[in-house]
Amino acid sequence: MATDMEELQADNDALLGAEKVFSFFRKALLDGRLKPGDRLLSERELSLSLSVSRPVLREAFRALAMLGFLDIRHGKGAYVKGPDISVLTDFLTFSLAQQPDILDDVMQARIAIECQAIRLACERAGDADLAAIGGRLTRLMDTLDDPEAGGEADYAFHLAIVEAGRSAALVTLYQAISELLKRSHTARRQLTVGVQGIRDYLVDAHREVFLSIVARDPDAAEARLREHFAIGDELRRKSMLAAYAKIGRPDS
Amino acid sequence: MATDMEELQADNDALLGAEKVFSFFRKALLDGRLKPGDRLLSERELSLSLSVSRPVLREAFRALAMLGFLDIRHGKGAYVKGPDISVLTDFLTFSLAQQPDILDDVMQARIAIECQAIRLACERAGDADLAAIGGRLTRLMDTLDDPEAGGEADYAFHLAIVEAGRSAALVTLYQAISELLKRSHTARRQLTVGVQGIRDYLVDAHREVFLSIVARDPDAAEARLREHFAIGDELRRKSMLAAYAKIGRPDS
DNA sequence: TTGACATAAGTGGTATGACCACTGTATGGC
DNA sequence: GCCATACAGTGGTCATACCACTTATGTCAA
Repeated sequence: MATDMEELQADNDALLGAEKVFSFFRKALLDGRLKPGDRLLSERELSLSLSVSRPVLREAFRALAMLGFLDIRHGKGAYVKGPDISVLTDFLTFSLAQQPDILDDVMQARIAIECQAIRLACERAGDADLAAIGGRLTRLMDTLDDPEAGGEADYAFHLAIVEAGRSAALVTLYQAISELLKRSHTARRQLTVGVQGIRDYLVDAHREVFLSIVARDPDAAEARLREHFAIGDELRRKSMLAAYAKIGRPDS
Repeated sequence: MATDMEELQADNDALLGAEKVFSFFRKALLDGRLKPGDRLLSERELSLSLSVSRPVLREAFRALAMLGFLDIRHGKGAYVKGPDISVLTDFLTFSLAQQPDILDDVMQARIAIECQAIRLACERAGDADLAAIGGRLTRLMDTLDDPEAGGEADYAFHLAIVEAGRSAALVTLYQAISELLKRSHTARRQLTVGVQGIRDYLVDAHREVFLSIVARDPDAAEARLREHFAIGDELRRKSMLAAYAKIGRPDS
C-alpha cells in the first residue's frame, strides 16, 4: 500500500524478501486473481512458489492479517478478507487514546459527521432507513434505566441516522470512531442517569430528530440535532458539577 | 490493540506466541516504559526475555512496523515510532478506493469535517491560526493558473481552517482522507480551469470564508462554506456537461 | 447398513541453529 | 594524527524439524 507502482512489472527477484510477498498479494488483489473469500496456497507451497523462506512468508502473512487483509485459521489455511474497518477503529482508538480529554474531543467529530449525514438522510433515506431509525428509537425507549444497554441503544439510533445518509465515506469514518463513541455514550449515560426529567428529555429529543428526518427538512433536522448535542453537553456539565459537590461534602 | 485488557495482568506464558509480544509492547507503551524514539532490545535478547522464538518475535515486529509503530533499521535496531497517520491514510485510501464514485462521496466527509471545524475555529482560533489561513489565501491567489499548485494551495487553505478548529479528532480524520481530498482538489481544478470568471470566484469565495472566521461568526462562516461547496459542485457539473458536449462535436 | 471411533494427511504454529548483510566502533598500521 | 582494516552487534534470511489443529478417510463394531 505504501509503495507505489514502480515495481509492478517486476515479478523478478530484485525485491527484498517480504516485499515480494506484499507485491504478489497486491497485484493478485488488483487484477482480480484473488477475491475476498478465496483460500491462498499453503505457506509451504507459496513460499516455494515465491522463492522465499517460510518464516519470511509468515512475517508477511502476519502483517497482512494484522491489517485485516488475511484471515489465518490454524489447520485450515489463509483466506482473503475484504478491507475491515475494525483495523481502522483499533488504530484510531490507539492513536487518539494517547491524548487526554479525547473522549470530549471525539464528540466534535461525531457532531460533524452526524450533522452532515442527517442532511443527506433527509434527501436520500428510503422507507427501510426510516423504519430502521424508528426501530432503534423504540429500543432506546425500552432501555432508559440501564446505562449499559441504554448507551448502546443511543449509539445504535445515531448510527442508523448516519447509515440513512447513504454516504460510504461518512459511514466509514463514523465506524472508525465507533469504539470511542460507545465509551462516550455509556460514560454520559452513567453521569446523567440520575438527573431530574432525563428520561422524558431523551425520548423527546430523539423523537424530534427522527420526525425532522421523516419530514425531510434538512435545516430543521440539523438544528434539532445540534440542540440535542448542546443540551446533552449542558446536562453532562451540571452532573459533573453535582458529582464534585457531593464529593466535597460528607456523603451521609 | 484488538484484544482488550483481560490479559493485562498476565505476563505469564498463557498467551499464544505473538500475542505475548503485542501484549508486552502495548503495556510498555501505556505505562511509559517505552516512548517514541526509544530503541528496543535486540531481537535475540527480547525473544529470550519474552520466551518466544526469534521468528515469532520477528513476525510481531514486522506487523508492528507495518502498522507504523516500529521503525526497523538494518544493522541498528528497532525504534519506537509514534502513531503515524499515513498508515491510516493508506488504509482508508485503499479501503474506499474499491468503490466507484468515491471521489464524489469523500466530498461529503470533507463538508462534514470542515463545517464543524469552521464553527470551532470561530471560537478557538488564535492570531497565529488566522495568520496561517491568511497566508494560505495569498498562496491560493498566486497559483490560480496552475491546476497542480492551485489544487494544493486550495487544499492547504482548507486544512488550515480545520487546524484552526483545534480539535485533534477532526484534524486526524481530515488527514486520514487527505490523499483522496488532494486528488479531488486537482481533479476539480482541471475541470474548471477554463470556466468564465472562475479566477475571481475562487478568490472571492475563499476570502469571504476567511473574513467570516475573522469576524468570529459561526453561522455565517458555515453558511459561506456550504455555499462555496455548492457553487463548486455546480461549476463542476457544468464543466463536465460542456466537456461532453465538446466531445460530441468536431473540435475544429 | 450404519454409526462412532481411530488414523493419516495437510495445514498453520513454534523452535533451533546457522549463515549473510549492514552498521558502528575499535584497533592496528601508516 | 589519520586512515583502513577487523570485529562485534544488529537485523535479514534460510533450512529443518517438530507440535497442534482440522478434516477426510477408513475401519471396526453394533
